[in-house]
Amino acid sequence: MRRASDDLVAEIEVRIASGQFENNKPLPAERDLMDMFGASRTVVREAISTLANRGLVETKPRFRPVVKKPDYGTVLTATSNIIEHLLSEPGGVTDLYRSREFIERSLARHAALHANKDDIADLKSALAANYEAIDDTPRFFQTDMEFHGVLYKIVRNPIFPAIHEGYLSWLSPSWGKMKRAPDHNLVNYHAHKKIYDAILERDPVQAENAMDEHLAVAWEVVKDTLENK
Amino acid sequence: MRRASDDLVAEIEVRIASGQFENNKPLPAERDLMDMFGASRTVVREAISTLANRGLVETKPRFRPVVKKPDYGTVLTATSNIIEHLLSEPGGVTDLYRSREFIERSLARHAALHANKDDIADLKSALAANYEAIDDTPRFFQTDMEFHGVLYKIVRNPIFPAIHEGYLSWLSPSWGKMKRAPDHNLVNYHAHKKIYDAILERDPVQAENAMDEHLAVAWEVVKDTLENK
DNA sequence: ACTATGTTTTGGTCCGACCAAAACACAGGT
DNA sequence: ACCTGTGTTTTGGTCGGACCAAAACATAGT
Repeated sequence: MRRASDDLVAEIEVRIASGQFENNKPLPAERDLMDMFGASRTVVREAISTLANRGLVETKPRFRPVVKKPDYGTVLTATSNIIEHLLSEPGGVTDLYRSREFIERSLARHAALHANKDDIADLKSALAANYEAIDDTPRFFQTDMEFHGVLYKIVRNPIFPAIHEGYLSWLSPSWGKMKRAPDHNLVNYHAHKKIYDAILERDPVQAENAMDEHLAVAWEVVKDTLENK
Repeated sequence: MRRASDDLVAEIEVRIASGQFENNKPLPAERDLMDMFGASRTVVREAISTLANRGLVETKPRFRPVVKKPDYGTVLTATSNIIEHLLSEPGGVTDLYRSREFIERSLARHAALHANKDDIADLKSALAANYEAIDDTPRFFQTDMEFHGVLYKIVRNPIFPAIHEGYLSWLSPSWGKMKRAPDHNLVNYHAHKKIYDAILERDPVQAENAMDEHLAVAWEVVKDTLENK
């Protein structure tokens, strides 16, 4: 069987894709949509709710829903709830972190093999910013993420930066509890430098190992905090 | 601000997590939920809709919603709509396929480095089944997927088989159009064998390259079909 | 024990209403 | 002309009641 709201969802999706409902602009008012599609408000609201959970519109209570053309980032927001459930289960965070190790290890290897001049330059400046921030822990955290982010960019595939965003949003809550002293930052900086050097030397194995080591050390630091939880 | 249905969603999620609403069993009737939580039917229905889109319950029109404890597979169903949107955009399928190449390349490398006896045995039997099916194209397709699936299993992380499922469900529609003659199957079988041999030899570079070549060839075959679309 | 039939329950849809917050319009002061 | 405060309208969120058709249940007949 078919629900009336499903038809409406489909029609609105078309209008979003065709640009009739412009991106980042509010959807027409519910009562206008009723007239527009000859549907009851119940159906209209149900359709909007579905679209919101699909990530095609963003709803803030009491505000007009805003049209959002989907990108790989929307996939994250749509999944974040489920992921949070999974992370709360035993081993959840571990699995996610291990997957990150797998990905970033491969990213380091890939960078060593395929990074071009611009990529290297980006890495270099990210590393420099990282160094500058050693005494400023919050900023170090920021530059730390950005250094890793450059690696996700090097594959030149929009899916990967989205994955990076995912790891950040799902893992950094657990991360926050980590003790972050300047001497600790220094350790991480050196790990980043080692990765950078290996990429510069075009040594994939070394890059991979350096990344692996870096992430393993970081894991040791947070591991205990997580298991308690 | 806060919507009444959000509270309800949260409460129902708790009851699902705690097992009070059992997994794979139907949710109480809407009118019972009204009494249970002192909410109007509007709110109850909105909450159910949200839960459905989150993937925590499965709704079939006219049937009671069925509770589904989330796993990494749920993430796929929740995202499939958005992903389909993204795939319909220019370059969408290409990006997804490239990401698959990246992952599987790394999986092959990982297998060469870390596969244990059982893993090798699984690969071997998957390869054998693949060989048996060379003249039976639909079955070859099946065993083809399963061979790749073994690689996703070797990392021993539940996230990866889920990713594999994702690639299958999102890429195989485009795949179906591919011409699949027995001689073609033979080519793919040999590619699989090359990957297997490299893993057996514990040669990560060779495994990686073999996988890369295999996927590149497959891509060439479907590429044209996709660009027309 | 099984099938056919009748009754109750339940999900899907619609309508009308009310509230409070947001959006808008307008008048007054600078 | 520009900001500001105020009053009006619009709009999203919630509620209650109603109806239909399909599903679930119960009951009688074979």
